[in-house]
Amino acid sequence: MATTIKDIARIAGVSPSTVSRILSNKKTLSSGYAPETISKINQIAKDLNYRKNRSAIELVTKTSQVLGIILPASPTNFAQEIIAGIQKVASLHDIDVIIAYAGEDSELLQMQALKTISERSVRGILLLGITLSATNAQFLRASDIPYIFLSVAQPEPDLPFIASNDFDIGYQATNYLIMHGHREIAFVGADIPSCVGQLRLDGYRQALKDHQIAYRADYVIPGNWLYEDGIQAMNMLEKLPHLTAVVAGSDLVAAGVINRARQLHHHIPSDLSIIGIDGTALCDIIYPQLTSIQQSFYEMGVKGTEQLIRQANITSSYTPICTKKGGSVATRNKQNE
Amino acid sequence: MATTIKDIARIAGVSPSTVSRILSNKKTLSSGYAPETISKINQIAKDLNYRKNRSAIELVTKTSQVLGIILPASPTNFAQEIIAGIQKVASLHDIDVIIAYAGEDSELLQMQALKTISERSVRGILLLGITLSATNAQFLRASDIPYIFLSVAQPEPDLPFIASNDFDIGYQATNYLIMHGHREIAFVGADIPSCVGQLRLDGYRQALKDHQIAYRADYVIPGNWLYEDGIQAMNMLEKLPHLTAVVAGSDLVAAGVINRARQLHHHIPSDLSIIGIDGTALCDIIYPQLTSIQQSFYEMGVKGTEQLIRQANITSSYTPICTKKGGSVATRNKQNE
DNA sequence: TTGTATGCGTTATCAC
DNA sequence: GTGATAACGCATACAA
Repeated sequence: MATTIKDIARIAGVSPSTVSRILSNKKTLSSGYAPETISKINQIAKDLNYRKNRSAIELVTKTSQVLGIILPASPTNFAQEIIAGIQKVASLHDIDVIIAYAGEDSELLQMQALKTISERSVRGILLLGITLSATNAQFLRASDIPYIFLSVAQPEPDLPFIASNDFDIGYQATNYLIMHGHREIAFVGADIPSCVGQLRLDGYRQALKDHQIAYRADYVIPGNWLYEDGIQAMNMLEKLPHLTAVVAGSDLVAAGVINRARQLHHHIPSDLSIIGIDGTALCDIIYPQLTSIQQSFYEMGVKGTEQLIRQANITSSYTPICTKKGGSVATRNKQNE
Repeated sequence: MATTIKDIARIAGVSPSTVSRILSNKKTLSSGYAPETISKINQIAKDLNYRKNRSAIELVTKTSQVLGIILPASPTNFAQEIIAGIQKVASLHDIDVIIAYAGEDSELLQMQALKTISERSVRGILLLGITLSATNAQFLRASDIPYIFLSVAQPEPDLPFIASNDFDIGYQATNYLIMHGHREIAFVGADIPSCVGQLRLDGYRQALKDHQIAYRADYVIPGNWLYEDGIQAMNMLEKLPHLTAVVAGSDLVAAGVINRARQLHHHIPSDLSIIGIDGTALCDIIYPQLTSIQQSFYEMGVKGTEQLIRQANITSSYTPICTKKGGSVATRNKQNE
């Protein structure tokens, strides 16, 4: 039987409310107590190994110091960066974090995760890297809990998000290669049907168009942002003789392309230039080091959490992107060929 | 104002008890109800957007469907694999997961995390990759909640764990290199003062001893399991001309050693053989692909969670390790030199 | 400065 | 089959 404030009150010879006020430690309430009462209570609490009962507190106060995070079933490698940002801010405000996993595709698992989170009286919900089905989005809205999506921009205005501008990412990656003299550029490994994939592809196409380069459907090889997709993509790219550069959907995809290219005896970047997307720690670790469009993942976590805690009106925003230079892109002299 | 059981009861014209029994969905209790009552209640609950109040449930039932995870402040790259295992089992049992972060070194942050978790009536606590201070371990014991440590073996018998045998890891890594003809072997990047580091170093030394190879203190370069430690280590290793092989404390360290070696124009593995520890996805991604002692991280998560849920007596155990072959170790012909 | 009384939303025990 | 009622542990309005 765990000790309660009643136990402490009985032993100390005071009322439970006294114990409650002292232990809850609110300056305004407990300031008036005699120092000896305070220290006595604290001592007894310690001796009896007293722990607060959060359920009881949350029940009576109807608020909690908990933030809910919903993650995709297979967290991407940058999810950790976002979570680090969330955790940083949360711990600064003495706020706990609970995590539930939702399948990306399975509507049922999504709902499960939403229920899990919304049944606990959380102060807010952070949804990482997922897009909800219409039904589930409706469920979220009806939950009456503040929420914000991270890393995936949402089309509907009442689903606030903090993310990169994925069109810009696609554009900037492609443009970077064009500026280095490339005109035969593939776009591989992205999950094209997804919002993110669609936007990045749009950016890619726009960059081509702005430089009078024809779009070729066979230069677009879809995937799921994975290392293996990079491997597969490279197998197909090999059959495209004029190709000189690749926009990879993620750093992982880029790593796959690079490694497979090496197996096929293509030299990076002289035979083939690669640019990644994400700018994760992986860029430095692979060889050659990867040039990549870097996203501000940590910042997404920080800003999202701050908004939720501040309880102000939640608004969507984009976090900055920048080009992180590695050694995977070569300058190409157009005149030479 | 969120809807409660009472609201539903009032509208349906039944008592709160009835609603509670039907909504809690226990076969034995609600089986006797008229189908029309059941469907009516469910319909109203849906219409009113009713959500259970977990705080109230946990308060009255004194049990919860929550598992607590305590993570080090900077989660290692394999933490995700362990968590995936935990999550898998937890979701199978309809159990939620809450996460708190503890600093590895800061006793205060550790305590904070322990409090956070133990104040919620969790069914069990999983401690990933951390070692508690004596005071904090005592606090954990006193919490009256089942717990188990994952991935770091604990010296005290009343702190159950599931981990790899780190002595064996050190031994096996070193032995693998010896079997490939190496005798001048460095041991780099491990956090030597830690339990894990100490055990692996012991294994390294024992392997050397078993093959009549003298231990050299300057062949041991400590670190913190990080990529940067690998870089630093390689800078120092360069000054050791006879060296032919390296045991890296982690795959990340190995990646650092390999990349720095390349910059210094040493060829891997012909000039220098490297073996990593962990066997993470990184092994395939870096070049050359890394030979590594692979740990069973996912299995740690699965087994630990099962034990906690089963509520049986928690016992320590070791998960298997195996050698994952890459291209970073060359066979050396002793006669040649 | 401290005590009393009440209620948070739910389940469980008993009664009908 | 269904309804009262008590209780879980705590915070707080009100009283003293």
